[in-house]
Amino acid sequence: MAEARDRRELILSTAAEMVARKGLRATTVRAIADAVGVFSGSLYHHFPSKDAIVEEVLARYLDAIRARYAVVLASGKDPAACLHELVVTSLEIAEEQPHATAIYQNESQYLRELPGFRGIQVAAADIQQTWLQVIDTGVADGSFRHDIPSWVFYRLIRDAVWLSIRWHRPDGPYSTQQLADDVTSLFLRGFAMPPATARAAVPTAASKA
Amino acid sequence: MAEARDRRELILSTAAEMVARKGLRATTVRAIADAVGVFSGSLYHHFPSKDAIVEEVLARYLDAIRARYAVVLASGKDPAACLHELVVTSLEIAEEQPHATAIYQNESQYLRELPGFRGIQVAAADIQQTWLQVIDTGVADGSFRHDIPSWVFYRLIRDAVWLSIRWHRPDGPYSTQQLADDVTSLFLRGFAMPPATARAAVPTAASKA
DNA sequence: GTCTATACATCGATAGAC
DNA sequence: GTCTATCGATGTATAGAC
Repeated sequence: MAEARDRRELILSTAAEMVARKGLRATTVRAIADAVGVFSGSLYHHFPSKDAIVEEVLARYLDAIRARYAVVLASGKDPAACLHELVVTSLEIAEEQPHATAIYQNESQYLRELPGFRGIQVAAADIQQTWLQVIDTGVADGSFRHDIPSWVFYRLIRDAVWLSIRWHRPDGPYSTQQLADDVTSLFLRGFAMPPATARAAVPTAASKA
Repeated sequence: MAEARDRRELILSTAAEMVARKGLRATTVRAIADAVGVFSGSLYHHFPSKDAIVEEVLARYLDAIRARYAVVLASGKDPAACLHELVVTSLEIAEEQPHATAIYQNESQYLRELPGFRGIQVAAADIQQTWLQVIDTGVADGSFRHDIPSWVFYRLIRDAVWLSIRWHRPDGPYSTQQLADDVTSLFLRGFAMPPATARAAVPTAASKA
């Protein structure tokens, strides 16, 4: 029985790795089966379809994000500190689950046509709400700027953070910790409410309406 | 003859639109031919393969970026102004060629296996160099921070700018001009060398080494 | 330059022996 | 729970008539 679970897990992890590397449509059930060490027909004893494998990978992934975001939100820290924690947490998850992260980023078109897309959408909305809640709190208490829409700031920092898996190597000389610090430093300083004093040296570029 | 050119252009634009919307592998030559209004075999009179169609779309796209980036660089403005111009130009191109932009962002895995990938890579390196040159100039003259690696800053602003096509609607109430201004304002203030004075209110998050 | 017809490969998924 | 064998659909690309 433990062996059966392991086989199932092996299929999930193998499929995740291959789909992340080659793309969803480019990864065939035969290739997954070969990599696992079984014949393609055997996969259908564990899963009803190829799509079901991917759905389970993503469902677990999004649930993991939700659970860890909830911990950050419950810490009760101020918005700036919370934002830093969200960045750190996100980069940690991206490092722990690089394949699921890549799939979620790359296959949004395919995912939309999946039968279980509803569930994915619900989890994604929950994750987005966590960011927006933190940002809006900061805007409301005056620590964040209000001249840039909070949802715009969210999308900019979200893409900058999550898409870093396309270029950042966690085991390289530029550590994940360093990346998290730099991202936070850059975005927080850029989004912080200026101390009402000088705003010199930087062109605000407030051109036409 | 003009009709022949038009047919060719129609195939290119139709394919670009469909591939951007549904994905490269999900878009069949039959579907492209149907949308154009011919039979699938007829496409092969104009192009040797499906891949060749996509390659031509991307080659033109990258060349357009290179040409317009060169104009920005030749303006001789200071780094901050150049950076703003690069953001504006990029968002304009994304608005003018949304399909090619989406394809280039989404199908990097598939592109790597294309016979003409070498040419794509060369153009991409050239584009990256333009950004890095501007950023490094600003770091060298003291207007930009030097505690965040310039290549890290490049990747963060690049992803934030180009990936905006996934959520930004140019014909909506939040204009492209506004987005360009906000992106520039956020990133330039975050990356600007602080006036040596106060850096208060914002936690620098400089944790462990 | 377009159409008809089809070759040839490969896909996801199934059925039944073991 | 895995393997053997294969079905039916669908993919890219080609050949030759018009």
